[in-house]
Amino acid sequence: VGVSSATVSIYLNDPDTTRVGEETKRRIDVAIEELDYRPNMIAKALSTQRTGVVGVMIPYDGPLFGSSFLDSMLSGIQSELFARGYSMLFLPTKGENSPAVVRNQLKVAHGYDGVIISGTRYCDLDDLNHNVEQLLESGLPFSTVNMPVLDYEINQAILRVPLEESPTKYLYESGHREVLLLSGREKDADSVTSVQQYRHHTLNYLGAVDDSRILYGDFEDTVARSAVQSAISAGVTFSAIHAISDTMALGAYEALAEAGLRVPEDVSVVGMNDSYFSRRMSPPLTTYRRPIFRAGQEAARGLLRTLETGRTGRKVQFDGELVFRSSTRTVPVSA
Amino acid sequence: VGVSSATVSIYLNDPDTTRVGEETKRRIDVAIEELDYRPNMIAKALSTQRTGVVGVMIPYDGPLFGSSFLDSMLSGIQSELFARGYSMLFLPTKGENSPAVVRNQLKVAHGYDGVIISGTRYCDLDDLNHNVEQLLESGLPFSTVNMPVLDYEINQAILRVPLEESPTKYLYESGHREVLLLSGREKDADSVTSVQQYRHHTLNYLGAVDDSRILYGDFEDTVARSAVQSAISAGVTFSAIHAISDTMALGAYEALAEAGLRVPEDVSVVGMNDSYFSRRMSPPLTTYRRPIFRAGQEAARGLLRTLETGRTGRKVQFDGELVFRSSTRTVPVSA
DNA sequence: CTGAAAGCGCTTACAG
DNA sequence: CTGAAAGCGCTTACAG
Repeated sequence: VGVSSATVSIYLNDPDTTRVGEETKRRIDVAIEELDYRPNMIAKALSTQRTGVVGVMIPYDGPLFGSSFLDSMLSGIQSELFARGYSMLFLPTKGENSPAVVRNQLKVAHGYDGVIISGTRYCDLDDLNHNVEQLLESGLPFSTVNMPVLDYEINQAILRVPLEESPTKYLYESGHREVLLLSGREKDADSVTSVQQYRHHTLNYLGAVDDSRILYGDFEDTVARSAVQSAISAGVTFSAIHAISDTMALGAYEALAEAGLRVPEDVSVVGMNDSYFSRRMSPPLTTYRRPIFRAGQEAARGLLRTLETGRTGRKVQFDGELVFRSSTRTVPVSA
Repeated sequence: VGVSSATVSIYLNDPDTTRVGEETKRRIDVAIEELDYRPNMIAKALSTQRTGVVGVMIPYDGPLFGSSFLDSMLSGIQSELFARGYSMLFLPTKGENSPAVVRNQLKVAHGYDGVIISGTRYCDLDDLNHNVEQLLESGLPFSTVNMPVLDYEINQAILRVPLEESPTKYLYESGHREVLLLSGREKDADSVTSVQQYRHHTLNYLGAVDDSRILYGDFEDTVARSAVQSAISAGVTFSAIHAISDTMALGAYEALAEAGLRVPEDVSVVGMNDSYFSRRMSPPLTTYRRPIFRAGQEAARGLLRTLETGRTGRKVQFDGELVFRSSTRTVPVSA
């Protein structure tokens, strides 16, 4: 069009620039219209070393959508990213375990400016540290969500359950003496924390640690259900259940119903997360609500901050709160 | 390392090549290890004109995750994409309506090899055609999911409800004479289809079209609930409801319960999709199950096919099936 | 079997 | 205010 590509570039990146004459701008506009010109983002990215896309790593080899927890978290990430004009990229996951997934994703990598890595599912503490170190080593900006407090100078959005607010404690406080913990997976960092807190409070209220009422439900309703079924038929007694996800509480409800046990008359149940279906369960579930969406937003915010300022190491903790509904009752302390 | 970048490139893209000597390969390996070399995917993409990423367009300005329908569809897309080594990209959506969203996303575009565009929510038929034409004009390979059969040579994964399998018909067949249709939004293409089918069967069974029992619930349980509430207090009578999503059926359940109406004794309810919670509703919901996940997979498959062969225009239709549970009953036809 | 050269489509100093 | 040049990090013919 008789205009150099440099001029076009300058104009397109700042339509108000004074470095390009009005007359020239006009001619460029016309040409763009005629040629149906669309800038090639890849070339731009190669040149600027920025893509405007953020990768999301879920070190887990299964469906990404449909779990209430992940959905909330991803929605939070997405809402913040989109509001700031960034795109969200999911990488293929082919690893057999968490660090392998991350390693492979990093190998493929470099189509994005930074990464948000989430979750403790299928990750013990070693895996998490391993993942963080791989990321650190790669030099890629990143932030983490939903991991326990890690001892690195990295961005962390932490969903915390303060020891004193643990549903386990609440159940003991309510007079229950036989509390079942329905945890996730034996090695997962989150599950480990719940077990530690459970033990702490059990020791506190009963005078002794007692692991016979710890069950693992894999965060699946079906698994939780059979775990509770097995416990019942094995003769484990309990008057309350603390499930570390609402989904597992759902499974517990089913197992209890089958055993002819009523909620809350026979067994109190507390869930976790306040998933959207929990208020619709019958009876409506008492649960520890966690600001999962906001944690997702914060993870995005932290990452964008380091992308824009270079600074990292921002830790934000989110506490939750117990939401009382109809699945729990207070028990007169006998003996 | 005394090796040209061309040689490295050839080796990396085909480790078994004979065009690079074993000795040289070894030296390259060592260098890669030492330098912690990671190929820059952007440069590669610029050069090969392929990124290995597929964009997903949901022409809707809201949260992407957490709806049972979209979750299934996205999981289907993701599973196929990931299995073939592709990444999934979500673009920021900032448009105020569907074609605007698509237009903006196309403008930003070109960081991906192709696009999957989904859904009829907030889209009437004009919008859909408009979207398809924008895409066609852009020259970008794409495929569509969950749209009505469109008259273009494009990849389509269609979730169809054959007229003869409409739940509305089933309810009439079961002896009901006052059937309420709980549709989505007045203009949405999907909703329009449900209304057409409803009218067809109403005419057929009652001898006259009757729009007084058509309600819109916006695919939200809360909206559906108040729609049914309003209908009841307005004196609309009915003995059955056909909701075009399970989520809206949930809302209907609530409205009925509040009005003291029992399911199915007083009112039969049929939902749609067989969302994962529908079997847990009380009573468990009779619903028209649709292979949403598979439709998502097919959309991905179709797109990858055109990426790899250049051919397009593959249409695949998915029918569903009625799943009978406990929310419906047969009514003796009186009069 | 290996290297030098050109090109992918932008942006960024640098001249003029 | 505008253009020529170099560079982003790869790949792809093409020589040798």
